[in-house]
Amino acid sequence: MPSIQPRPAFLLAQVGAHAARRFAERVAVLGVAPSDVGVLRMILTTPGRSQQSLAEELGVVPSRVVTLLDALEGKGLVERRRNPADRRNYALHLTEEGARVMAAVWELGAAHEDELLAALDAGQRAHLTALLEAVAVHQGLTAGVHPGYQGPPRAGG
Amino acid sequence: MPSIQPRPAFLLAQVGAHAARRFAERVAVLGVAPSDVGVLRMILTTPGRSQQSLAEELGVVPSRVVTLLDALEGKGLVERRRNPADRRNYALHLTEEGARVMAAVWELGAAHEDELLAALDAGQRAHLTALLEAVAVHQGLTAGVHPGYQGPPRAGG
DNA sequence: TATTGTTATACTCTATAACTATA
DNA sequence: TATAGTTATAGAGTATAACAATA
Repeated sequence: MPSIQPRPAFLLAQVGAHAARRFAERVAVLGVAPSDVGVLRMILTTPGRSQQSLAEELGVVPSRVVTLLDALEGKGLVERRRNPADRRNYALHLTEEGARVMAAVWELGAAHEDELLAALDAGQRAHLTALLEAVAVHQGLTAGVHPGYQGPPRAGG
Repeated sequence: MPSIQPRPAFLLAQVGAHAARRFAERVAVLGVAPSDVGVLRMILTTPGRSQQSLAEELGVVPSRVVTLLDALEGKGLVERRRNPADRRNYALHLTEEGARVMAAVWELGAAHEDELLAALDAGQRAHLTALLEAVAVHQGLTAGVHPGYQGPPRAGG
């Protein structure tokens, strides 16, 4: 009896993937990918942090952080500052341009949310948020970290 | 003023990606990927359909369907039957084994949903489903088709 | 010897374009 | 000439493992 009725788990994956895709399209006009936004946000939140700490929180391998940061540094959005006390690691900081981009992302995020949830009124949005938050907490998801950093799984039935 | 407060759009993407990942882990024990499940489900729903029609509904290029089906045929889950009337196209059908795998996916799906929504009671689940369905309909999402088939966008902030 | 970051390499996923066979 | 499907190829994205510099 395979179904056509909406299964909440599938709807969640479907709508979530759609949200991620639309967000990617929006931030693309700023010249960044969603993965870049995640990294920029973490550096904005905790300036001076190391690449290792980023890798751990994102749940990716350190070499991937190198690639991510090479691109962001190349675009002039992030700075790697040598730590004089321990010259093995870098202290990561946003440049002014990086901060500007994050402000723009903030604007786009609001528009994105409005478009995505256009079908719901304010009360319904609040209710949805509360339900999703309960699920996220119960599932042990790290606030602000998208599991998309962690590899393969894509399309789904 | 970049936030830490839960943004519903981000929560949706985050929880959705988590759901997709957990589902992928579960069906992996059956030897299939989520993308395979989507294809199998479409063939189960409309037996005899062509590869072209699959490509269109999934929003992917026909050559990708070839790859997907080669794997499923290799595992003995799908059969390509020549259409005597028009020998250019195939009529796709599940094998008995393919039908068995889909039945097993069905079981796993129920367990998956229970685990994913463990934080919510029955009423809350129904409410969440209704809200998500409203969003999905308004966003023009095709019932049962995961946007993950359509390419790049991954991690996100 | 341990840690931070980098490079070299390989693997997976997916699309593009050229191709075959039918029609 | 048009359509269904296939193959060959290339490009992203990501991980593994070996490596360099510093501690």
